[in-house]
Amino acid sequence: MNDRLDKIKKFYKKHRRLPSYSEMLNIFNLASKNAVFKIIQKLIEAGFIKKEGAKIAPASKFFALPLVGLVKAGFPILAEENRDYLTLDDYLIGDPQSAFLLKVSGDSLIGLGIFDGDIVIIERKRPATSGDIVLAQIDREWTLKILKKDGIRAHLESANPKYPPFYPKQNLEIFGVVKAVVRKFN
Amino acid sequence: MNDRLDKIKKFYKKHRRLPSYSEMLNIFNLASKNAVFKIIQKLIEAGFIKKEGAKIAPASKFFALPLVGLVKAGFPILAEENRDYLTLDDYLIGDPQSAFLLKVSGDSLIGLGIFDGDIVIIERKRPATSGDIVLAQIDREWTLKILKKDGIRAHLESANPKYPPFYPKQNLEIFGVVKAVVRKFN
DNA sequence: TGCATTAGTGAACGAGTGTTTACTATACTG
DNA sequence: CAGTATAGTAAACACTCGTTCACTAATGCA
Repeated sequence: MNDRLDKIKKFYKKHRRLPSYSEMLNIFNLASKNAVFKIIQKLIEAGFIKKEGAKIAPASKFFALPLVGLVKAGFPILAEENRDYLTLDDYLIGDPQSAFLLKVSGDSLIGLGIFDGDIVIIERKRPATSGDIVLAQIDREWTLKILKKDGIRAHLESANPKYPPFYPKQNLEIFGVVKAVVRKFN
Repeated sequence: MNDRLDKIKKFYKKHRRLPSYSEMLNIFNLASKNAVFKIIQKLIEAGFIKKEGAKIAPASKFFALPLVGLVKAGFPILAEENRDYLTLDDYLIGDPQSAFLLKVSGDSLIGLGIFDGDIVIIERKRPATSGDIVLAQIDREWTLKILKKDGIRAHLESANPKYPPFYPKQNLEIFGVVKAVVRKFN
């Protein structure tokens, strides 16, 4: 059954949609649509696929990657149970409409583990609170810094002792809040 | 046209599939499927949706978030052109079949900007080379460290001066290589 | 003003959809 | 061994799919 699911995943990765029953006939090398029908029912019971009326769609488990924790005593990944699943896209992106990505340049946030070349996910909507990493325009210049509100006026700080805090001379406008960082290796 | 695309995206986010033409009739508050047909054709020309035969599927641009760079001189996000797009899932996960997630515990990799609570994406397949961050079993204990190969024998290092290098007494087995890190803020 | 473009209606159509029923062969189980 | 799931074949079915054609209303342009 799992090799069938893998074939569907492969198809999905390539076409960005689930195959129809007759397409699955070819994928699975079967001759009867009823065989496919039964396979899909199993996958629905297993939680990988869902159905609304006659229309099938991947369930969240379909995309999810197993999430394991590293505990001193042992390594739980090999056991089928106690597994957690996480869909990265859903995890990282709250509202796709208001989110965008920003490639970080500079070392002003290394203290927070945000390096040059990293990609941050920024959401436009949400109000910023003190301590948030924000994309802001300070005195007509765009920058990515930590927002600090002490009393009435706000200023920006780096997470790098090399740089002093920035107090706006004219104005400080918050454009978005950093929700997540992402870094890819080599 | 863009509000129509937004409605489709909303549907997709909820159902994990594209709506059929008759479902779009409701979404768009239209009466004729031909109107939908024409709208979809425009979205295909715009590159958001693709078609194989009669079957529609989202193109990669459909999911992609705008990726901007922060240049000193100005802020390019407001301009419609010169925009880059990135699909996070595709960017981060190479081979979904062999990938899994690991929640990091400990501070042994802070030097690389990998903190306690971060999630790393690990791929099982690929051979590890010196300098890779690896999930390894050293003398029967699982750990996430930097692999170093000097000459014949390999050992593990931390990215934290607090910890000494680890030389295996019995054996060192590499289970997977860290491909990416992901961190979510509050 | 006249003409072309765009956006939408409405109906009809063949092809393909997922489902159902009946039946067969193989494999597992006590 | 007999009995029972399991996995697949084959054919038929209603229904929905995306497409097409002919037509209308509104809009923009020269």
